[in-house]
Amino acid sequence: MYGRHWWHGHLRRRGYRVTVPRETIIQVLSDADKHLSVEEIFNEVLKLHPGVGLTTVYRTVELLRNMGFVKKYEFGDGLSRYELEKGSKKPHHHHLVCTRCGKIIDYTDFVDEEVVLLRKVENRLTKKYKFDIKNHQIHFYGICDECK
Amino acid sequence: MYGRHWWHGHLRRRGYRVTVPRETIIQVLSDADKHLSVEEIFNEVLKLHPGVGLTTVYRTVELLRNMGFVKKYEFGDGLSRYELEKGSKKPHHHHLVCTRCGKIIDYTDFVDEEVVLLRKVENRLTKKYKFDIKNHQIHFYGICDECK
DNA sequence: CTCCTTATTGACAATAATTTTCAATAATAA
DNA sequence: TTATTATTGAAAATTATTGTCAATAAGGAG
Ligand SMILES: [Zn+2]
Ligand SMILES: [Zn+2]
Ligand SMILES: [Zn+2]
Ligand SMILES: [Zn+2]
Repeated sequence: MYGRHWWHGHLRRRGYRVTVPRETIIQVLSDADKHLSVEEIFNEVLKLHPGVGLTTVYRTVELLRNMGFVKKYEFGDGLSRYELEKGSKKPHHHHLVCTRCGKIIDYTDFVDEEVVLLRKVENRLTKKYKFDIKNHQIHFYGICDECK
Repeated sequence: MYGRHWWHGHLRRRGYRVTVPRETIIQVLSDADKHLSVEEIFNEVLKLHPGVGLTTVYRTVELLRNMGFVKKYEFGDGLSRYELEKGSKKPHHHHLVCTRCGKIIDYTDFVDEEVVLLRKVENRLTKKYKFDIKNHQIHFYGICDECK
């Protein structure tokens, strides 16, 4: 097994083995700076290590999700997308989805009040519905510049 | 064709025919006060008009979506859910999704600032990304009371 | 390093949701 | 009533995802 990355310990600590497919998949997610579909991850992985199976990508991505490292998104086109959350350079963001061409824009430049309010809302919901809120997703749907 | 409902004119105006399956499907969506999966819509429709096909439900729901009457949601369990937007008694709302049992809570009791801010954010995004924002979805994920 | 145990893998089959196809049907205009 | 053609239902086709299982390889013990 090659170099020790931050995820190495995380896997081992939970009794999971560090394998080539897993390392590669995390690598790919790590390099990408946006949500990838399983197919896209698979293609990137193949460039680095031909022979890794598609099934393994599904499995690994789900594993990482359970570990809380990866976030799963569904934007309405029938494909699930995955994005590294932990250890990612990319900070938390929200999405703009073009309903015509499917383009997705991430935006992170929140208005200050945005972040403050969101926290406030979360607290209120937590109390009111006794719901243990872990995270949120905010999508704005519309028509992008080119599609107009 | 039975009674004239609000949607009758909308369909006709766009050159669509008013049919029993369509009337029934809209009826079902209209009576429901929450997002339904295609399967759920289908079952309700069968109670009113046995013989309507599942395919037609898929088609109609998509038609209504294109007409802007129905909103499509994906909460991450692989099923699409549909909810009447136009002509619905149910106002705009956001969602709380339990990642353990799948339960979904709608909440409409927004904090005042919530609505104001959201509008502000939308305006800013519209300008900045030249994106024509039509609507948004906000989901909070976590663990519900029973699942804790 | 070598051997052993067993988690992990890849190929393939199996599901499940959604879409497509197409001949039969039924809504509307004439 | 008749003609036109959008719409429908049934069945096949597609697509994303999950399950199965024998072969492989990671990591602990010696
Ligand atoms: Zn956020
Ligand atoms: Zn676009
Ligand atoms: Zn809202
Ligand atoms: Zn729950």
